[in-house]
Amino acid sequence: MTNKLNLNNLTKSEEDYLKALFQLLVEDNAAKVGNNQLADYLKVSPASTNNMVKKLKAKEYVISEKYGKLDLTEDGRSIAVRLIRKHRLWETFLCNYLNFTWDEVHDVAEQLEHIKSRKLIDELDRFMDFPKNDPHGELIPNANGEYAVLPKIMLSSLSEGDVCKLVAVNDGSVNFLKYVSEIGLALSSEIKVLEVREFDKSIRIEFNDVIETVTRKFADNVFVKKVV
Amino acid sequence: MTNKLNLNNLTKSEEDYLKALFQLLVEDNAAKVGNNQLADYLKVSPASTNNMVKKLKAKEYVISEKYGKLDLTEDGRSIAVRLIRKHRLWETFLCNYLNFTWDEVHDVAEQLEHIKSRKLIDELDRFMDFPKNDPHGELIPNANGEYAVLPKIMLSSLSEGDVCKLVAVNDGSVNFLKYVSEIGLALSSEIKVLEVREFDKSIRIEFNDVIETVTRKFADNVFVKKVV
DNA sequence: TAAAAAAGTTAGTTATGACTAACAAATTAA
DNA sequence: TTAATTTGTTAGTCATAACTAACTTTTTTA
Repeated sequence: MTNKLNLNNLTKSEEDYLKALFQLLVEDNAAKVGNNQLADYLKVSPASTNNMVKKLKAKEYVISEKYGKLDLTEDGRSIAVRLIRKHRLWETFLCNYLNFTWDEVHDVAEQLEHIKSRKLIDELDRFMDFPKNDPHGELIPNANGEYAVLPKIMLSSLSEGDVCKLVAVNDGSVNFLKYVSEIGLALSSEIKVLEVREFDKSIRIEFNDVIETVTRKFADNVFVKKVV
Repeated sequence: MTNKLNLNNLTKSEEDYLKALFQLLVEDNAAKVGNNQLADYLKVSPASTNNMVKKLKAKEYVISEKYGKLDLTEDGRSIAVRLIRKHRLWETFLCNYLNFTWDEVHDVAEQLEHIKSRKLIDELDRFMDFPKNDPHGELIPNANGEYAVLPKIMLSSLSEGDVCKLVAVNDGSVNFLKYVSEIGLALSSEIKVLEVREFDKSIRIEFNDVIETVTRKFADNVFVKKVV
């Protein structure tokens, strides 16, 4: 690891691109990530992405060949993990200490993750007694930048009779998060798959003595660990 | 107050200029503030300031006539007070919960004060049980934007025999703040002026059974309330 | 009050990071 | 295997916000 990392004189935009690329590569486990895919994810034009990728290649955070797929260097990966650590610690703080709900934390954490202060984030971590998971269930990288991906599968991949535990939810949509809490689902809820309807792939589930029918789209955003 | 305030779609730079102008006008109690003075304070060129003042006039946050002095509108003032509220609440949080020292908080608070979330700052205020003063002694504006200036005089303005209480310190210099805590001065310390030396205006003071000689420059940055 | 100094303004340049439009390369489908 | 589509690149534009250099107005002082 070079000492370039400690200077960390990156702009907010540069950080956003590195984090986005990391999430496509690692979180979504994509075999390859292209320029336009990254542009899509960040909701900017392919031209903007192309431009930024050039800059990040020059700074040795990104690797790619002309017309080829994108990848991160060790340094690039390290910066992305730190951003994810900051994001998840702030989300945890907002939920556990400042009365924020699941669906309110994301936008504010997007801002807070760009605050530059090593001491701030490590002290925040200590203050909360080194939490392992963020409010959506995702694992929080530690101060050494050790990153683990939560073992999880989509609720939609289960079959009738399966029993599972809710381990995480996709935090990409405010409406989805609101819906999850409204029907009473929470992290660690035990869910039983009663029926998978072939017609529209909707799923009938039971949890906390409640029976609900959810759509395929909903079940794609709920991550579980199989119990039975 | 217009509803323009609630949109608050100002850039970091625009906010910095408004806050700086407010501090020159109100905190330093300047009779008039000019373009170059504001440039000096923000450590940017007069041309940059001139440019930004034009923009802020167009947005109706600043008032001034060509070649004339600068002033803030009600809206401009309101935005500045909110920034000061945010800055001081974050400083308080960093010192009281995250083990930051006096001299470490300023730079991080400069970043945090630009985070845009009404809920974040009001919940932080509640979490700390609505503190009245920041770690440097300054008053924290409340959620309604009510701003009070701490009644304070410079230690350097006192005479031999005067007794006073430390109410605030100027937070502009890290070295100054380090020095203050090193010699053992803290908020509410009772200070007795033993001698004012005509030659170099240095002052001999006594506090907590310690006797120290401090320079005029030092005493200009220490704010007190007279007791005797 | 005229000259000097200080304060304020304007014009033109630079860097960042968006954008569109046009074009080139790679992939997919007919 | 050619044609169509998707993907990636380049060139040129725009806004923000900094800068220097040159110039104008105002204020100070000799």
